[in-house]
Amino acid sequence: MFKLNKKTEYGLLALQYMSSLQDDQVTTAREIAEKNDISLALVSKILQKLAQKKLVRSVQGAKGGYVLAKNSTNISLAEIVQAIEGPIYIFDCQKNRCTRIQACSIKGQLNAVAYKMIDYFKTIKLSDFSTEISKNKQESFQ
Amino acid sequence: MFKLNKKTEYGLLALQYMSSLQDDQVTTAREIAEKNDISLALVSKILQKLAQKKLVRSVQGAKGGYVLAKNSTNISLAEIVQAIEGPIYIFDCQKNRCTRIQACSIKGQLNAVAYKMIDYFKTIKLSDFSTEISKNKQESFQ
DNA sequence: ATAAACAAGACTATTTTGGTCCTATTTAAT
DNA sequence: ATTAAATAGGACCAAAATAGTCTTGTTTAT
Repeated sequence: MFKLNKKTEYGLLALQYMSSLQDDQVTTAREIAEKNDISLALVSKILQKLAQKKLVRSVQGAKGGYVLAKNSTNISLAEIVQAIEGPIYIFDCQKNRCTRIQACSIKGQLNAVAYKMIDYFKTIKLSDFSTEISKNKQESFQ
Repeated sequence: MFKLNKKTEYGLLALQYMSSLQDDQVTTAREIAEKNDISLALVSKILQKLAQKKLVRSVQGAKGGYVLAKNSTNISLAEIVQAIEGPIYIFDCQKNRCTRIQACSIKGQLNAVAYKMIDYFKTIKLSDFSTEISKNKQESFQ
């Protein structure tokens, strides 16, 4: 269906929430879960992935929690998606061995498209999400 | 996982094959299936969707088949994806009612991203797929 | 009439995604 | 030392989306 998955959506909400806090204030998975109405278990899993990819820093033990590991101007949508969903493939034969006998006639162009998209995603930063609260166009795109 | 699905891939292969033929030469689903190593039943379904959206024209009866309904320079990737996968949603709360109590903090920016992507997809034409046979970079994108 | 094609819906299987649960580890506070 | 609050991570199950098949009907050239 060509969309970001729910986990990425939750990850964005979590990161957005963290970036809204005073600098370097540690928050817990529990708090993020409650404030954003996501199950604790699920958001925990997502935060773990973000921590593995060093987008957030985890503080272990009692009084522990999570903080953004970098400034929100330095966390890109590309990084977030890759941290949560894994490598970005736009089409299948990038990922799996292409079994087509003749040289695949569409691979080249699709690769170019994929590159462009990822480049664009790199330009979108977490900080960009804080600003645009107004434009809530909820419609689909024909 | 944020990728085009296999059906779209097959649809592209089918369209590409049709565009490689002499002008207005009708070809059958069977031929497309064989030449591209896709099951007949599956490629038939896909061709039907493309026909419904008038990207290809179907000729019924014996000696029937399919032809491109427009010049390949006038068929965009956006149209193809939408014909096969349905409306493009980049994130979930576009499609389903957003249940989050507070105004969703990420919707605005994600909508902007979605628009940009669809606009980009509109600029990619079927004819573009015929040219780039060389750049077969098969790697994933970290 | 017949055979070769498309049309379309119902159905099944497979894969991916979403989500839970359990156990272990870390650490501040008492 | 013990406890409680936190993260870490793997195993597991449920649900949804995708891929693929099958069957029946319609169209039309020969």
